[in-house]
Amino acid sequence: MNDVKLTSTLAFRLGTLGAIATDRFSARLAPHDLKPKHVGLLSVLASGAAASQLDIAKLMGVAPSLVVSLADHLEAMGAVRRLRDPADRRRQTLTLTDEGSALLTECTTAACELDTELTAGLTPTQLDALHEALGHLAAEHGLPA
Amino acid sequence: MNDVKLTSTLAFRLGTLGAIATDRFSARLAPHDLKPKHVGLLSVLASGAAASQLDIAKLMGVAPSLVVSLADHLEAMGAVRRLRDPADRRRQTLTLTDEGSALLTECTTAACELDTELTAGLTPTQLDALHEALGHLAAEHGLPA
DNA sequence: CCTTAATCGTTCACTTGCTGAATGATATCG
DNA sequence: CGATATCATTCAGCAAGTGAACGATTAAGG
Repeated sequence: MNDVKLTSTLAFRLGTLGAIATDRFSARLAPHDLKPKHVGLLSVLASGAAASQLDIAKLMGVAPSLVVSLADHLEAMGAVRRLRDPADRRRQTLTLTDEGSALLTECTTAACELDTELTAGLTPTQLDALHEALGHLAAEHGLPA
Repeated sequence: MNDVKLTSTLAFRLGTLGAIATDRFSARLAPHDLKPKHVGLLSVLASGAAASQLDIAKLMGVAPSLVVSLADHLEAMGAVRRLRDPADRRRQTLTLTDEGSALLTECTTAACELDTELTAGLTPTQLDALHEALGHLAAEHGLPA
């Protein structure tokens, strides 16, 4: 009756292809001494959508303690500055340094290169459709544009 | 110049959406006391593409030692049988029990339900396009059909 | 004011998922 | 027969992330 295969399921394919994508992205990030979450944090800062570490944690869907270690690393390499909010001195506001935003654009172009590599076998029409569908899904699940 | 955002990158979106998908799939599998990789193993067995644990490990892109623990768990719950290959008694051939294949179809329908839930906001055209594009990508990167 | 409760960042112990190096059993080749 | 390779298994350990404390700060109530 229902001979649909697990492997042809969207959920399963999204999962495995997503793992492949982040693996390869990690590999490209390795020379910069960064992991995908570091770059995600830089991207949040660049978007200006969050200031305090707690806000960032919520936006990234991650524990606040993880933001601490990500920020530690980024600060140590000079990509990010930590500033106590003078209005509320509990808050730690993170800002991109010039070096940090340069790093972000490097990593973004790396992601673009990876995109063309991953989708080399797709027709332009398929590629457009994929972009549109994933964009829709991302928006629908509360991910940043 | 290049104001493309990291978050609109295919690699990044595939990664985050893939993580969301496997998270939700895990949640649906939890009542069955299974993880995605367990179901992946069941699916490999059902496809008949592999017999020995080493073959399975290669197909799944995973360390042989992981297959051991996955098979341990599946065997303990009666979903899988371990049989020494009489022709080569080093080999452990895994076979699905009736209970195992029943479990697989349950998990597959769970994945299908999740699919419709995840893609509720897509038009039928977009959904078709997504299926086609992901199918292409999966084939291209050596994943089972 | 002064106490009590909430909030933010940080640390740390711990869980989870996975790998890679031994080990033992079996098979193959010279 | 002896040397070597192969398969499954075990085990120690790594990487990523969480959650429960804790200190510092702020806000709220009397």
